[in-house]
Amino acid sequence: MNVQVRKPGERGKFYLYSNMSKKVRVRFAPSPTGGLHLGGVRTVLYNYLFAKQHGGDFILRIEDTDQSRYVEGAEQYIIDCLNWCGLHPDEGPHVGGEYAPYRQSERKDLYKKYAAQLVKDGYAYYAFDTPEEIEAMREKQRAEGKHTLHYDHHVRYNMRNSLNLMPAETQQLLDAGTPYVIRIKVEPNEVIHFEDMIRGRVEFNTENIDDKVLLKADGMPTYHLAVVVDDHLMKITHAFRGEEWLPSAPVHILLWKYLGWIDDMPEWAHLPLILKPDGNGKLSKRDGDRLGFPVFAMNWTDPKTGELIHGFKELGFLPEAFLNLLAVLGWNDGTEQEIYSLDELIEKFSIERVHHAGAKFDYEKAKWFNHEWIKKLPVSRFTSHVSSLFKEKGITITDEEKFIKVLELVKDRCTLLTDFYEQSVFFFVAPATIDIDSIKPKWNENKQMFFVELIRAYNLLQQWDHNDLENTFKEIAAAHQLKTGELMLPLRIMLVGGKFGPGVFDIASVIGKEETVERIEKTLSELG
RNA sequence: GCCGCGUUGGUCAAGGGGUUAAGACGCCUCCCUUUCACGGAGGAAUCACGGGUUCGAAUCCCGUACGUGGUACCA
Repeated sequence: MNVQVRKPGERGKFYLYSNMSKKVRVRFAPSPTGGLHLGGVRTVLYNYLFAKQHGGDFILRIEDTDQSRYVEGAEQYIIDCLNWCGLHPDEGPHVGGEYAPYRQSERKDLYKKYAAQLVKDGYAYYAFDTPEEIEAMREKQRAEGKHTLHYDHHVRYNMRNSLNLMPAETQQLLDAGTPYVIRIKVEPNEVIHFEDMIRGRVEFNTENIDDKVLLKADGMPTYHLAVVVDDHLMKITHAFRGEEWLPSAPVHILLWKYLGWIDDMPEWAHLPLILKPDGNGKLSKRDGDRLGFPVFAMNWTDPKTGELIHGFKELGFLPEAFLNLLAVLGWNDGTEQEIYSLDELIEKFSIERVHHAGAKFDYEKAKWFNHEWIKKLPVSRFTSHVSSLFKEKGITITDEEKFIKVLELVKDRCTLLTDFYEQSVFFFVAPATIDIDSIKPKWNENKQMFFVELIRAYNLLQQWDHNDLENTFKEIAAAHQLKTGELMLPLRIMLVGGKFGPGVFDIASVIGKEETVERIEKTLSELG
């Protein structure tokens, strides 16, 4: 199976060779049941990084085998999220590929064929038990004080399945169209082990594994069968998935063995979970509402209930930041670096350095990443996003040059893209309300005089730039024997409406002479 | 209950036998800025607990506790 070679002196790092001779192929295999959650995107990311790092392919496969949980629109939504993140699959239902179809519902017959093969080879069997019969079996186990309510080697010879029935009987039931499932036949007391790329050796005893259903009564495969068949057929070399799959890994390994494909089994990597910030359990969509932060990549509206769950995108996150924060939630390269571009991640990502333990999600830190990316990126990267934000509020940006200047001026104080609105509206529209109460208490005749004088001087200014504005302001202040400090706050409030915003003279220089004078006059009249 | 996986400050974490136990977020103090940010300087950990092994353990071993996942004809 896996050949590992540990380089001397590099403890904990191991290099996997067995599957490296083939072209690397990884897949993200979501089921279209709703919004794409943080943990899901991180799984995509790690898949993607690994594939691109090794010049491999990244495949999107839709696992829509549970018809009862299928949600209209969820597949397209997942594709949209991947697009927003810039994580483009090389193959998938939307782009096609050599191994199509990429929707499991369209591959139904394949699974049936392999399930039948397993039965034929004695690795699986038909089970005709009704839900009631199974419940009765479990009830009996409960009564006997057993805690494992498994359909396994302890009980399978007491159930209605092809293991106990005469072949002719089985055939008769089959011919009569009796509903059945196909279950894997797990031999007791064998130790199954494998090398997880993240955790190293993991062991299970088959004693604790039940005869999982492989093919459901509706003819659809369960995840267990489908994932093995498809990973094999699609030539997947490395399989990354959430840690919640670890307990079923032995079933999958058994299947790889029983189907005769064990030499081609992918390397496994079970990713740590992303947990609730306040403890107790893995992060779920409900936590977002409860704790006030997004858990989905993009807005998701449940088509049945109409309920909207917010996404990182709409709340003002940059995809660069979103990917960055997800990448380092459970991984780091051992240096102090925290800000990584996608290209840097492709270069530096290493699966052996992924943590073993789950990490609690910290929204404050998430916002910090966004802030860093806003500061880092040129404003041209998000001008269109911000201008549509303005449009939503009924403000149309016409002066593109001024707009860019403004964004440049305020970007350091914006954590989310949505912050740009309140940080810069006053450059385009005079403030609706002025925090006059913050001026009044210290207002006096002399200050009133100062501002009257200031207006006159500003009106006479030949040039309208930051320095002239500030110098003129200071000269007049000195003439009135006033400190500039006690004058700047009132001016700020006159111009922006409150105690916020960038440097006052920067603001004045951008909004222009006419507007500056007008705003001062307006407040002055209210004060006077 | 059973099985698996885990456990370094509030959170993310470096570190893998000898270190003053990095760094980041958040918090607090100060500087810069007469707004707020940005930027800068500081402050806060007996490495879950108990036993070993060792001259020496956050680092290795065992146990306990706690957390987390699975235990479906869901993925």
